[in-house]
Amino acid sequence: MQSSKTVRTGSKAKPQVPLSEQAYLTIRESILRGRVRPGTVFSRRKLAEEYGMSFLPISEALQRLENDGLVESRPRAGTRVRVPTVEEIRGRYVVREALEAQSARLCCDRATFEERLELRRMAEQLDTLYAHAESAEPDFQFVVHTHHLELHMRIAQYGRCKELRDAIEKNHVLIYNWFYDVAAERRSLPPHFHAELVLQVTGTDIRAADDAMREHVRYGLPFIEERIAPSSPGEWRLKR
Amino acid sequence: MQSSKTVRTGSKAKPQVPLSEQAYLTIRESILRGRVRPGTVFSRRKLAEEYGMSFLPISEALQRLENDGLVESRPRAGTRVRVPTVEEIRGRYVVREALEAQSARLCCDRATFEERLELRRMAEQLDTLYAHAESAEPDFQFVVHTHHLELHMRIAQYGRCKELRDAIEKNHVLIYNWFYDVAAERRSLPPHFHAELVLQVTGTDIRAADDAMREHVRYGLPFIEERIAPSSPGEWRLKR
DNA sequence: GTCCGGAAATTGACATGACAGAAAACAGGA
DNA sequence: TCCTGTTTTCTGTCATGTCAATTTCCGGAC
Repeated sequence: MQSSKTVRTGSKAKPQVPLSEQAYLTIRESILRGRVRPGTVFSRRKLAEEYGMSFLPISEALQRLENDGLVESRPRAGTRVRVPTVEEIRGRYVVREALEAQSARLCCDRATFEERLELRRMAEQLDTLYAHAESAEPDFQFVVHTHHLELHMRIAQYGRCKELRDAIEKNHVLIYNWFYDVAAERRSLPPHFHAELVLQVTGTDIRAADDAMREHVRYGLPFIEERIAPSSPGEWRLKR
Repeated sequence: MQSSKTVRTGSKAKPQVPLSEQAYLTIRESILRGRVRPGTVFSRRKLAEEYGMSFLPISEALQRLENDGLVESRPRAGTRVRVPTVEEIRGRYVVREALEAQSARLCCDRATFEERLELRRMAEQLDTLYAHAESAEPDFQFVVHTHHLELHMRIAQYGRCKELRDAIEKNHVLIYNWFYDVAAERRSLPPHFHAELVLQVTGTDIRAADDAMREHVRYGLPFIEERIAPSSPGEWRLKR
């Protein structure tokens, strides 16, 4: 059932992406897109059969996902999509606040004039997007969220520290995942919410940039908290 | 050196630590202790034979180490201990500054009275250790460094945020590793260096705690930088 | 009804071995 | 001596299959 993929030996161009990488990206995508809800149990053999590969690359992919914090597994009991506790989400936000505040400092210190202009433009565009986001269309929400993420990553990029940028991105993945789970509806934001943030980030006062980013990050937490609370701690129950 | 570990079937208590975990911890320890220098190439089969196991758990261990940033591997070319660039070390210090400054904030805000007393006691003890550290005995240096690490982790612990603590610890591993590589000799520190840090961290002004920790972290960077500069960028032999 | 204990099914951990790609050693021609 | 193409010897990737541990299922005792 798998032999049909035995590599194109005749072809010249072979990026030759490992099967485990394919599995990792695919599974990760399905989690991040919300196609599999937190608590869903993965069967490595089923996944292997489904993807047409042995369950060894599947295992490697799940292990990487576990390291990312997206799934959790117990030695011989199963692997499931991670369901976070409220405390953990708070913790992630604490880490995020630390990283993004640092990002704001660096950006405030190092960004070029053109980059600052672009950030302001992006912020304004994002604010107008939010202003028209009352129609809670899922696709539209996804677009808005993507823009939001991009603004933050752009700030990190203009800080010119790759390691910080990577750390922020990795941390975002988790928050993004959980956020998606409860983001069916969207709250409205104060007008010029991001514009004022960027105003500080592109300003001259590094501490003001730090403070503004901290406030910005903290603003979103209560919304997530109250929406995720009803979700039970999640016991280990395998469905049949 | 390996076969004696074929599981204690007779015993009742079975922590049953997986082989991959054993390999991970062992290899990681040997890297962190500096027994294998940066740039050393690992042979999975050799390691497997050496540890008396198949190279599958070895592969899993190396993959985890790669995720930790301690080793790097290329698809079918080999796995070696990571040799960092100066820029990367700077980047790690940027991340560390962000995390530890947040840790200082939380500790300043949340630590109990007794915990603050203990931190001050630890800091004074550490300062006296540094004061007598002119004898650059390796073991003694190791002890000093261990105490230093413990102080930082204690501050993180008293901040009462598990996720932040874990992030700091993970980030420390890398810096610690590289530090060890060049830590044959030790520079002297200003008197009461840590005591004054802790004084701010256990004080009443959160921003002062933040600033003090940032300064503290930044203090150590130049020393590492100039010591690691001569080390070549470490060519991995980028393919044609 | 609930509780409990053993059987069956399913899980992850691991061994073994085959295979293709990359690097290093090597041979030959300028 | 310096390329250049070949071969040998690594490397990591992956398939297949076994095993022990865990969970679930199910029937009997209360």
